[in-house]
Amino acid sequence: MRIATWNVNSAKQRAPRLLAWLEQRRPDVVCLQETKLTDAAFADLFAAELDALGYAFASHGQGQWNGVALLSRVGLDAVERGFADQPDFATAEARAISATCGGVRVHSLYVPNGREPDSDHYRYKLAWLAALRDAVAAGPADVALCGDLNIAPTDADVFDPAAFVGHTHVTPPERAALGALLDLGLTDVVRERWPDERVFSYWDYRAGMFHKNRGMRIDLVLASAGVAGRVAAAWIDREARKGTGPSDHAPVMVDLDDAPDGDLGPMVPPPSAR
DNA sequence: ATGACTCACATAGTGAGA
Repeated sequence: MRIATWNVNSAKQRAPRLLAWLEQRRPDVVCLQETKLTDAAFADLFAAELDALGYAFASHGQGQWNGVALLSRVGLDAVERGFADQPDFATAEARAISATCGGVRVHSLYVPNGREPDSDHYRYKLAWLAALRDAVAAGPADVALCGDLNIAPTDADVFDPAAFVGHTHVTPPERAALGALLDLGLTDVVRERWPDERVFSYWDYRAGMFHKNRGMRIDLVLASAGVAGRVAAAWIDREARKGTGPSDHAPVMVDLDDAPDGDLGPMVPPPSAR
């Protein structure tokens, strides 16, 4: 089963590239963020094309900002928009949707940006992450948290750590909030697969940042043990950031081996597959 | 270089992104 997560920065603007990418990469489950479309507009734009490609879908959007969606060819059951006690910022924001796909509880998440440390929006980001942690703790054991977490887990996940001091995405409280999620028993599967590589998922549109590979790794897949143990491949699809009209984020791709028979117990892939 | 880009929206400048 191939799971992908992609902040598309407007599903409407990205529609041609998104549909071509679905045909090219053939993911079984897709988590989208920053769709910037209402649910009605998302369906108008994609229902026929996604049906032709074999995907069921569910979206949670609000229009101008935010918006998340799930596409699946392996089942899309018990869809939940938002999560228990999800904080609001002035009004409710469309930043989370989850469903059970192929036996895994898959979450498509667009974590608040935070804007400036110690701002109202920053405190909202931390409260949002804490509530997410509690909701995931109360949910199914086999889970994959996928999306734009808007946190660089370590200094190795930004192109120039010194340039980020005092800015959001790298502050200790944000990293502690991510740590509280990982403490649920989750694994950052791309970093586990590439422990020492310079691997980014976001590059600013300006100043040739992608060309210079001056990016950040803020789009993550956090998998519970039963899911992480099935990871056959994990990578970032840099090709999708190239060319004309890209998102500023690249998709994160994770391939899972088939779920083992329950009698076999947890499956641990050989080192060569990790 | 105090910049640079892209998106949505009361389609012209703003707010937001990270």
